[in-house]
Amino acid sequence: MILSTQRNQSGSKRKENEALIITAAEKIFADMGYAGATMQQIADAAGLPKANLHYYFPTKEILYRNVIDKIFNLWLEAADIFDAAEGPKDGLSSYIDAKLESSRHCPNGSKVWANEVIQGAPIIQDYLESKLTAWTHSKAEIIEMWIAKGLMDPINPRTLLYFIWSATQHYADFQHQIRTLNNNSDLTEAQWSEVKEDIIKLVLKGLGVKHVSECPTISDE
Amino acid sequence: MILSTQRNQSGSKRKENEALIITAAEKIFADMGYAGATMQQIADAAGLPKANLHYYFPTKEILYRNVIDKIFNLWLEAADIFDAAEGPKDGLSSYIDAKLESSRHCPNGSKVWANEVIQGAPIIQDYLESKLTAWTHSKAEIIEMWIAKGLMDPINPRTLLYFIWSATQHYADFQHQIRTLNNNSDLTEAQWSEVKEDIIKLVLKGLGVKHVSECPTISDE
DNA sequence: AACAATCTTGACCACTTGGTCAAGAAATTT
DNA sequence: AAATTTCTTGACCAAGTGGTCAAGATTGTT
Repeated sequence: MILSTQRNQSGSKRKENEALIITAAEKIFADMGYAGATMQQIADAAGLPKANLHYYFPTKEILYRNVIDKIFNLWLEAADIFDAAEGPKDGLSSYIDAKLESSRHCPNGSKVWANEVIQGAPIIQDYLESKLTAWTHSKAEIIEMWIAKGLMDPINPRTLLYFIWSATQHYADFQHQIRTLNNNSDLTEAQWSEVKEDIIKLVLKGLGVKHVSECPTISDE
Repeated sequence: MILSTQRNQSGSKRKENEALIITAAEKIFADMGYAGATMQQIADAAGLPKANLHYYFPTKEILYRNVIDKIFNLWLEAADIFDAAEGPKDGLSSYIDAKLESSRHCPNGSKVWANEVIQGAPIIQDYLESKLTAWTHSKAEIIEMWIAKGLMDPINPRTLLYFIWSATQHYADFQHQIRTLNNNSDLTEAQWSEVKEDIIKLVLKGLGVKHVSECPTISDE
């Protein structure tokens, strides 16, 4: 029975359900905060009985950490562009682009992270001290190199990183406020493009990096 | 008895205790989120028995709304500078300055606001739709006027406002993360100044506004 | 001093919550 | 098909929560 109806060939039922639960939990945690979220709500969102959640994730905190884990790894990936870049023009605009896309398509993750950090990272402090610190250091070095090469104005690299994080994550974390101020409608495709362009333009010009293609640059210049 | 020992002349005991409770609540709500905060914790932080809290604020939600009220009014004040300004150079840098100061000296308020908005503003939606919308409109008009006068590059005014909000509030909301990445120490006086200068410089230059005094400008130029 | 208004507080309650458990249903292996 | 492992689920519980209440203390007023 080589090609028989051996469905579920991919992952065990365990992995499937874990992913289902994590996705549901991400949304509920984002909407309610850690304390405000109840296992019952998450169970309902996942379409499973509550006791079943505890079968896969023994405690609420363990489930929460799994949600954070997923988010953080996503961010790490998004930042690879940074290392591969030739210079600040390329690197910064790609990074802003990637971060904004992640704010747009995965706002819940950003919200959970924000909620947690605002409250002093009671549960994921180890993340900050190990992974995030190391990551930040490595990016700061790249920025310093760019500055040393005269490719951009001097600036404290961490200030620049915070700047980019805040500007981009704001569109996920404050999604609701932005929507309200936008006549209660989500940003359109065109608005997202405009935002992205404006932010990139502002950062590159503000840092004295070479020109962005403000107009699509028909020929060379 | 005109100048007698009529102490408490200022406010009734009510006002004093209400202020005490609100300050305590602000901290607890910031640290724990709305759902995570308990009336008992707030009572302890205020040094009062729990039943006493309910005497002044009948419900948790009413107390919470009072906290939000205080924060929002503070922000409104900080923005008066904006209107009084002659142009973007003056107006934007003063506004960034004021917002950063408020992030530095009153981070809890910002955190409570952020927490609430992230969760979709379940309790203060009316604030967003009335006060904040009106406020944003009025500021956007000023920015558009500046652009029309050629004092700065064109940009969507709301994008600019979000930019400033996010950059400045980040230092309150993500205080803990920033501290962790700063060798577990709060930013020093000098670091705060550096941050402020860097942000203002970046924004003004990025918007094509006239020069900031990068060096203290010994004489005219 | 008597009265009224405001404030204080321990004890209490109805309700929700994270988590447990044991009995059984499915799926897998032998 | 029997045995075994994995998964499902309703019922249950101890702990903690927002909020109540009534009795008393304090303060202000006549």
